[in-house]
Amino acid sequence: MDDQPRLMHSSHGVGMAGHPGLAQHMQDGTGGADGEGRKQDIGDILQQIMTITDQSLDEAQARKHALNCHRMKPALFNVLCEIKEKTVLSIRGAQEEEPPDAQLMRLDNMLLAEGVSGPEKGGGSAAAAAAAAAAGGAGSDNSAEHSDYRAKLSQIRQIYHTELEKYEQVSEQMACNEFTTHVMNLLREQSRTRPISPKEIERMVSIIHRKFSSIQMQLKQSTCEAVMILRSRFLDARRKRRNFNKQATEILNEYFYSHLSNPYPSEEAKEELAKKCSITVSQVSNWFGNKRIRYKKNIGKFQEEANMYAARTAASATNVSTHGSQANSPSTPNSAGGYSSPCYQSDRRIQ
DNA sequence: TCACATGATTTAGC
DNA sequence: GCTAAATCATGTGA
Repeated sequence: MDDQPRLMHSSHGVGMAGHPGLAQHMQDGTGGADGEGRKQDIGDILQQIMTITDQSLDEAQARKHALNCHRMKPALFNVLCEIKEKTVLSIRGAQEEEPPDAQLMRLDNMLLAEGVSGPEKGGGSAAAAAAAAAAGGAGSDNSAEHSDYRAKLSQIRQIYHTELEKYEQVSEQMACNEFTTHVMNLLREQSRTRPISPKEIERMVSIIHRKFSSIQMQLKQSTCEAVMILRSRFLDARRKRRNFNKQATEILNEYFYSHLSNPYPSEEAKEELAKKCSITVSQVSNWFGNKRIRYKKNIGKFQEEANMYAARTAASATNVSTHGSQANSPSTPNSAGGYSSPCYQSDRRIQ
């Protein structure tokens, strides 16, 4: 390390058009015939600089050392500083401080909300519950899908953390730091022959870090995409119509045919039916809505079904009376009389 | 593949 | 907000 001005400094000694630093240096000399000799020197230096990349490493090293010791070095350095001062100004604005990366923040927030990054604590479960709520469905028949969603989310989470760990190992311990150090050393070395400001080195380091962090960004982006796909599939699956199980249909039919004169379950009855059938209250409402309209449209078609439930309910009632107990709702046969001639009246409701 | 069954959604009336 | 009625979309069995 010598005491030469390694890093770029401002040269304000502008005296002549063109390269005042060099001119100054030339003026400092004896001038006259000696000027020709200096021109020759400058030509030599420039030629050496231009051809330095064509030489072997050892040769180039030796040449660099020779250039550093050359008597024209300070003057040349000043010229380079001035040229750089002029050119860098025009690009400085474009490369100055960039705003914080909003996209990375968005990705981080999303991964956190979906329970992929951050503490596990059933984040996926919460997301699945939210998805279920959005789909408007609930009930134990959906729990299989729910756990499937959680399992797949957990898989994504695991892959994400494995990849992130790999990335951190590579970027923190090996490639990134090593590469950054290498570039910094290179720039410091080069700053002996060309003007490089500390800010430029800093900027170069930040460019390297940005490049490495773009890998992390890609990982986060693809993880987000995977979560989105999983979520949309989960929601789509829930939107699909699923027939109620046989037991649920029987419970609903029993209630319907035993209250045929007034097949309008109260809110409490709906809740009870929903509980028994493991479906939602709104599904119970839908079912009764559909059943009423379809029954009314085609009573004949439902006659057999009505008779069957009537017989079943009657048998159940007989059984209960034999044992000295009372039949309990909703299996109680309707008081409007006989299932063989059901009297459906759409506007009469029992609450 | 088709017809029918059935759960969900939409619209309009109250 | 509840319901009837129409309609849509999907499941199911022959």
